[in-house]
Amino acid sequence: MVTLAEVAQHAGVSASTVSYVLSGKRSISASTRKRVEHSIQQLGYHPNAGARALASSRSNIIALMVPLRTDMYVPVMMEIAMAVATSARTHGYDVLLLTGEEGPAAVRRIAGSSLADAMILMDVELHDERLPLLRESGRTAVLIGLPAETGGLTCVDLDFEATGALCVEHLAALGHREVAVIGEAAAVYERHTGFAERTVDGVRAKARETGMRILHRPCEGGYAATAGTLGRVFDERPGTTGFIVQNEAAVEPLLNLLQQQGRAVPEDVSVVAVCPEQVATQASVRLTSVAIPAQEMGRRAVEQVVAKLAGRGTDEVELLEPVLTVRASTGPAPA
Amino acid sequence: MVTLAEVAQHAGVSASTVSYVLSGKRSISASTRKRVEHSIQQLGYHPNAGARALASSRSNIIALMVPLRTDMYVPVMMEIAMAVATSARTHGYDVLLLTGEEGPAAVRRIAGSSLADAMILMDVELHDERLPLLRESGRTAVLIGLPAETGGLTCVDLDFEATGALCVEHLAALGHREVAVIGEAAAVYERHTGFAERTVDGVRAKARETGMRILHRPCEGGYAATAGTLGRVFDERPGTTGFIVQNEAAVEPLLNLLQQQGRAVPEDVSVVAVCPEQVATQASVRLTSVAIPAQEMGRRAVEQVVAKLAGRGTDEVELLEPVLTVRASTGPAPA
DNA sequence: CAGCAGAATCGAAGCGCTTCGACTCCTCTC
DNA sequence: GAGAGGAGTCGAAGCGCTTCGATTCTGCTG
Repeated sequence: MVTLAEVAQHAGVSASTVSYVLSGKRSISASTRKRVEHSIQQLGYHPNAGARALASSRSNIIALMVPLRTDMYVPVMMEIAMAVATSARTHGYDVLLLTGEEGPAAVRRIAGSSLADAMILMDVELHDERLPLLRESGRTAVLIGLPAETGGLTCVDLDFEATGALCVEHLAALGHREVAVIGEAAAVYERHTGFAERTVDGVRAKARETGMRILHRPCEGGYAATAGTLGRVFDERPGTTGFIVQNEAAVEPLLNLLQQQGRAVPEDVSVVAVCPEQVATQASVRLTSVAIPAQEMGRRAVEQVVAKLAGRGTDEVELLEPVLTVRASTGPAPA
Repeated sequence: MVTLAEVAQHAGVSASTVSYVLSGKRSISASTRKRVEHSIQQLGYHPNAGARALASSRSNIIALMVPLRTDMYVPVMMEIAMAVATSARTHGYDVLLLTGEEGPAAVRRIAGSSLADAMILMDVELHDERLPLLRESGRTAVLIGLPAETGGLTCVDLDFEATGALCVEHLAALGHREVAVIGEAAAVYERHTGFAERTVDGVRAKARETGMRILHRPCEGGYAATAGTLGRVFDERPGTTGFIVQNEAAVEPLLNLLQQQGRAVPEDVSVVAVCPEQVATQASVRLTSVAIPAQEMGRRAVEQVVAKLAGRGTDEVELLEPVLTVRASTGPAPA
């Protein structure tokens, strides 16, 4: 491996000069810069990451903690993760992938070893065990999701309360009075994952306002589970004419089942989904939906991290405004 | 941050002793070990990753290059990535997530900076641009997937040729003579991604052997695209009674469409999928399928990497044996 | 009982980089 | 024409760890 010293020798300057050319932290004459850059090119020099980290106490790595539960809302998670990785690169950072498996201890390990300059946490629970450790560690961090107590934390998330409200508003405007919410898997609520609960809160609040009856049921997703949930919904509320679906894995099964039962979408039943655009447009019925802006969430999280690391800190909660796109799955309530 | 030196002082030993306690590379008396470990506990010491990397020229990081194309066979990619991250941890490694975006340059950057001890490449094309750089860099690497030229490379993959053959065998045994392969998106073939082509090769070879007629069509996935593909298949081969589906995103749409057309599965038409177990079991019809063992692939890749880093190298191609599970989507060909 | 092997520990030399003075020229300014 | 000040460069001191002798103490062997 080529070292900085070799580059310096090749260019006929001192090591520190090469370092300053690389970092731009001091002024360097054009001629020297050119010479050094040329040597770097020619020798194929790459700064050694470890040495750099040691000397500067900056690793240029952002740790990303994604939930282990690979079976849950996977596409969204993946999209966020990829967006984080991609945006991070544009800011000169690499991303370390941590699965939830290691649990809260990962926070301690990463912070303690200075492996990463900052952390981005996904799948945040309302009372997340990682948060106390995070605060204590004093490391820069950004959450994708919203815990119960956000004091001193930077958070990025879709405004799920507004999302819920938006869905209700849309259905209410179309005249629907009885609406069922097909929620995430029960485990998601048990873990008190913020977004799921907040969506329902938003739905409930707006429903009260508009005089709509809401039936909320968790659903595991998949065909069989969705069939069960749907059956129970119609048993309990035969007059249901609208559905708000939060679990992506229940979207297609639901459409399929409704069709089989002879309930036409949107003539007999309207469906609004909360899901990525791709899911909405590729479903068997083009779905009216509120998009989950996974890419944007990942990007914003990285931007916040970078800003904080640069000292331009903002301990803020940034809620992205939900956008509802009307497609072919919603229509006026049947008379 | 607590340093090794502080631990040493606290325990009343020299720094090197602490280091040896940590690494176990020299014998340490039980009493000293205990004392040092106690100090580590008490001070909450974590070795500094950068310093360690610098001194040992080992970062304990494995770089994972995943394709940028987030819209393709996402669940599988995600599952592999998570399995890699998880297994890596059990061997004491962390995982750096690289998106394809940076392209082949990423290989050079990572190798040059010694950021990672090894790389795992996913989504390998037959003539992958990254491979020459990889060979040149001399870094330890394992591919998940199979390029055209595997000399000197360690590869892990499902045996997709055998997979294709297995599907054909199953359908042939049930008496099907005209079978359509619903393939991956056209772009996948254009990029000459090995697994897609090899599956078709396997299908073709076994079909010749069993006297079966094969029609292979790429398919973008999603409802609309699948509908188009399916229409064209039946136009061209109205006698088609079997389907082999490789594109996960076409599975559910296909079942849905067949049902709408009044073709019962498996009475009129049989469907075999190549997909993760979860997709197969959660579909509207429980699918006969060859599982894509994503977890296992990720795990094996890590194990290979670890073995190579430990000097127990194997420049081998490891093909996982496909397993076909019969479920409810295949039956005897209609008379 | 001299001598030697092995166990346990220490000291010091880096690993390759960043960064902080310090130094040398210039170019202005009054 | 002397002093101020800035631009450009260098040297050296670490950053926190690993690792390679060297050293000290046993406990044996012949």
